[in-house]
Amino acid sequence: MQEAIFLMHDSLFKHIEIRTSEKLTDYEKEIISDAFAKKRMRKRQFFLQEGDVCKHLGFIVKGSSRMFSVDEKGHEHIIHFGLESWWLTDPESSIQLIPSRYFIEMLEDSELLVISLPDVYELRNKSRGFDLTFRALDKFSTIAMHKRIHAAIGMTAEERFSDLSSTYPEFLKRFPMNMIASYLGLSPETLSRVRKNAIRK
Amino acid sequence: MQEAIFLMHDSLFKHIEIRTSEKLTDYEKEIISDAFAKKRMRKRQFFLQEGDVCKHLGFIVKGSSRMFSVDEKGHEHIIHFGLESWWLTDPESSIQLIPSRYFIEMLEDSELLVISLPDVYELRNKSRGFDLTFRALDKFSTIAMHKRIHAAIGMTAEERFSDLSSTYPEFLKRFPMNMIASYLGLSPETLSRVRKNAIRK
DNA sequence: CGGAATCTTGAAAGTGTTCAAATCAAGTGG
DNA sequence: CCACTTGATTTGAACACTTTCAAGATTCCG
Repeated sequence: MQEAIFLMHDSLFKHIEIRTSEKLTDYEKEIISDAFAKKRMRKRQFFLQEGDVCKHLGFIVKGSSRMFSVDEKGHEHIIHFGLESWWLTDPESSIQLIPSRYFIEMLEDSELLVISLPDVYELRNKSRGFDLTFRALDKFSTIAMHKRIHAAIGMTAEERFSDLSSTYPEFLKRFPMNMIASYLGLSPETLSRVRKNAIRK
Repeated sequence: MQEAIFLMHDSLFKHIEIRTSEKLTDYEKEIISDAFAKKRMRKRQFFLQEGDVCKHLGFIVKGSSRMFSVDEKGHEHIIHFGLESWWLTDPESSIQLIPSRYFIEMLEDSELLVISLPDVYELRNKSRGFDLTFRALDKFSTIAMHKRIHAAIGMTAEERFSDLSSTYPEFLKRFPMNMIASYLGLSPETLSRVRKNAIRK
């Protein structure tokens, strides 16, 4: 089992080294390994539930997730998906330490690396590579969210779907269409019709 | 005029000290002052134009702005507004050094403090307060964009407007309704009708 | 005082949702 | 391996919401 543990952390090391274009030192690898705990989660398990304060950060080694809210009518709205090398957190809850309005649910049996938020703060001060990774992630997610806002307020249903197809083709392979619809802010019926029209072209 | 310059930088110092809950040292104030240039811009001037690479970061001392894109049909979509103490940048363009898809236009005669991106990077390494401010800003904007996405994909026109009214009441005082409509992803006509209905309640 | 935006209103057209039902696919227990 | 249940997807029809286009009212500003 030791080997499996090593492999899991290795996927995180690789992620950091790619994001920062720098090699991690042995010391950095050691303190990072120590701070992250591995956690297996099964399909439909919740990493975070509405009302809880988000006190941990998760890194997806294997598997997938969705982050969604439930409105008064009981309708779900998917804010984010997660795949390998993506991070799990509710920034609003974890930064302000308030109860979350969201659920984060695993969509497949998954392997995660989990770290507490105080430990994130400490690691950022101890490891330059770790700190740079989080700066880069903030930038990356800012760009992604900008695009998402632009799509949501300025595009038609077809445009949003075709945009998604080219930006995240993986989503279409891994997630059911009703969830894709929710992510795009459409009803499943509308997405079904949009796709039928798109095929004709 | 010296006094006016001092006042402008002072507004930036105050912003940083509030965001970080720490006092800036005299040394930090000095290097920050040196790195930022003051710039007056008149209403309708562009801080950034589509096609240009965003190489500067602006801090609004006084005035207001909007960031918007123009689609193929010539329709404008407002992604962001800016007010006093807000920052001006296109993250996508400035991080990836690619031509921007957006315009950033001043909506009132404004006073800005402007810094080049390499200087931002350098200052973050030299001044802890400056670095912490940008970390905090990243978090703050992440939360705001999350909410925006949630509103755009999950709320009706009325809900979005009432959400805006409570979150950014200042917007309604400072910006014309056709721009508010664009920010919400609505036509001006629809917003006008939404407001009429909202008043009755 | 114009002239140019801005805001409102009405009617027609377009887009997306809801509801209901049928089809299809996957997983479960016998 | 089959029957059954559950979830996912598609289709149709009626409905609701939003846009578009056109016109009138209001406000702002030189």
